[in-house]
Amino acid sequence: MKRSNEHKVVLFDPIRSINSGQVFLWKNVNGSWYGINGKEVLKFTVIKKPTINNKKIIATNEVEYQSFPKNELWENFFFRLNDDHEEVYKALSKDEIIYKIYQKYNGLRILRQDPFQCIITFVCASNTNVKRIRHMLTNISKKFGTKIIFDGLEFYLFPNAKELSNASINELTSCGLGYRAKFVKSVASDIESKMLNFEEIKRKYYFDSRKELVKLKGIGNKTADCILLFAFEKLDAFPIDVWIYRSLLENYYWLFDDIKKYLSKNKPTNNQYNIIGSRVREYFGEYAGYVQQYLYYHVRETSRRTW
DNA sequence: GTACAGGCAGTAT
DNA sequence: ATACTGCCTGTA
Repeated sequence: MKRSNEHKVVLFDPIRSINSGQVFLWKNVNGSWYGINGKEVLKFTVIKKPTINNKKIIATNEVEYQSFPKNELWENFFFRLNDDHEEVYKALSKDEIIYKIYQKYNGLRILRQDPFQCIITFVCASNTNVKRIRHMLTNISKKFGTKIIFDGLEFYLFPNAKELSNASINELTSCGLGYRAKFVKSVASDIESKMLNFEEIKRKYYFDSRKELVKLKGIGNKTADCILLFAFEKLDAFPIDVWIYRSLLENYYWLFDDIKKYLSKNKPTNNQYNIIGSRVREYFGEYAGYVQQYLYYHVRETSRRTW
């Protein structure tokens, strides 16, 4: 689909990005946003919103960034400001459906998260809701993380693999993890014992990396895709939760015409998950992960939310 | 009370 | 390969 240059608005909206279901340990205090990312507390303050007129940026937004410990230009890394956003734009302009969604939520970015925290986050995220995920992660930080003071406020950093692998199942259960407690412990131990090598996961291609991840207890296809997209540089990872699944069948039914009669109504089987994933990757290309995030945000925004 | 939520693993077919 | 079930716990 061709688009004239005047529509090429590359916006960046940090608030929308952190509230799009990728991270769960951010909060607004006195007008600034604070978030736990591994062993850092990240902070940003929106000084001035961007000025947009007729879909053109007149003046870009002004955001102030700080962190504890001090990490210069963390925003470039965390918000992926140096991704090839021209190419991302191309993926998000593939057809009218996604282009409309892109325009509506322009500025939403994929976040580059601390790998260990990201893994634990999405192991905890199975079969539950945002509110409870936040509850579980907050409890884990408080119980096993280091307390620090930043801006006169109390924060608990996220524990690393070593700190968390020492936790007992009972302690984890008391964080509200339920049946996920044993998964978190096992995953933390596997990472601590280097059974899962982060550098290797980053280096390998999407499908090979995912094979490694799903070997761990508590990580299936969907969870692995979230981890790969948000922490391991796999921008072609395309997590398919029940929402995305239903949305794809509804809006992109023509991509699955030949197999439609075999597809389950609400939840894909592993095999269906893989087929659908490879087709959307084929269709949207190497930045399919960005498409997923926009699509996901859109379905959540347009459905009744309880968070 | 009961259904269900941003899945996974284990078992049976 | 698919179908079905149980799982913790909070919320509607």
